[in-house]
Amino acid sequence: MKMAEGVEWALHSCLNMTWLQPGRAVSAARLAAFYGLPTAYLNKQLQALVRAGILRSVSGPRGGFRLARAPEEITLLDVVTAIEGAEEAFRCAQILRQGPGGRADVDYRQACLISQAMRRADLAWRRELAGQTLAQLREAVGDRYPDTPRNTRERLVAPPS
Amino acid sequence: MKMAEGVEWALHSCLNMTWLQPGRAVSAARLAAFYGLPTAYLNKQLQALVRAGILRSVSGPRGGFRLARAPEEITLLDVVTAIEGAEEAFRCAQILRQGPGGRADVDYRQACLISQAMRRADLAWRRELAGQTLAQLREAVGDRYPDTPRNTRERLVAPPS
DNA sequence: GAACGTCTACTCGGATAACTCATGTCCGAGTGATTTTGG
DNA sequence: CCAAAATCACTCGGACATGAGTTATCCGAGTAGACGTTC
Repeated sequence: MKMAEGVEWALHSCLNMTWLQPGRAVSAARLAAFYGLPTAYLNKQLQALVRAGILRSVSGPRGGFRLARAPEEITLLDVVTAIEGAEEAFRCAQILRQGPGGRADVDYRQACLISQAMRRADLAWRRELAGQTLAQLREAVGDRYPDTPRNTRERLVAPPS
Repeated sequence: MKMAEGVEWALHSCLNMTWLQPGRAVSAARLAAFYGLPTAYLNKQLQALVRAGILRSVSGPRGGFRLARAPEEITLLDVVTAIEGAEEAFRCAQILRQGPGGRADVDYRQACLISQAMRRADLAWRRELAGQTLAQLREAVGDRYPDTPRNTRERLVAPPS
């Protein structure tokens, strides 16, 4: 049960975009150069964020990606779900149906107590992620690392070399 | 981020074993026949549970697997960890180290606020799973489905054929 | 000088390989019960 | 009849194929800006 590596990239990239002036787009190439990531593959992850409605893409010169809505309205769960998919980690295969007394007309994803327990854990995980917004993260980072916002903005607008 | 299918098998198998008289061993073949699972592969999962100290294996005729300790002392987290491994789903690759101002002497798994948030969610998930023991599950199932304990015991001891 | 048409360069977007890890299977080592044989 | 030893069948245990999903890459479609040309 390992999470895709693209989740980390997506989270950091989205957080970095919160420091840009609204409406300003950043190309996938610059976002990738920020952490030395493979450009094409990061682009793929950003496309997933576009499909999820978190980012908005702009074609042509001066184009790129920008946040589709305010950082206050984007939770960590939104980003994780966009990359990993909405289905929960534990998928009940309803093996009780094959056991003694198993019935075909029963939904064991609801009836099975093991399935219920696993879903409770999954909900706790989701609740924790849904309670954190990009805006809260941006503020926390700004407090602890005051130089980060400016450095990030400069490097995203005009990368070195 | 999908969980291994063996987790479901392991959970149900361990729960079924709680209804056997203590010290009684069940072969992997009978546990597999219970839900129509592939015997060899279930055996592989049970071996992982043995390595984790949850089960104890007995060789030879009348051998098999049995719980290594009381159901009150086995949590769902124990079983899940035994199959999936102890490392958390989100593994911080410390990409901040490659960014501007990144330092090699900083552990970004601790310093990165994104990493912290993901770890909080992971801990919430683990806490939920650690709060459920096999004994609690066994009691809940016995209350809701009174026939299950007897049916399970009979079928594990003498499967139809 | 201004407006229009063309052209270019830059961007995303999806289709296409390579590789890792989970899935699935097999046969050998070990062991305890059973049977057989001798006293 | 009893005991001891050899046999045997059953079990786990790890080593070996297979397949799906993630990782990684590439090139084409589309677009906005820039340039040159013309009125």
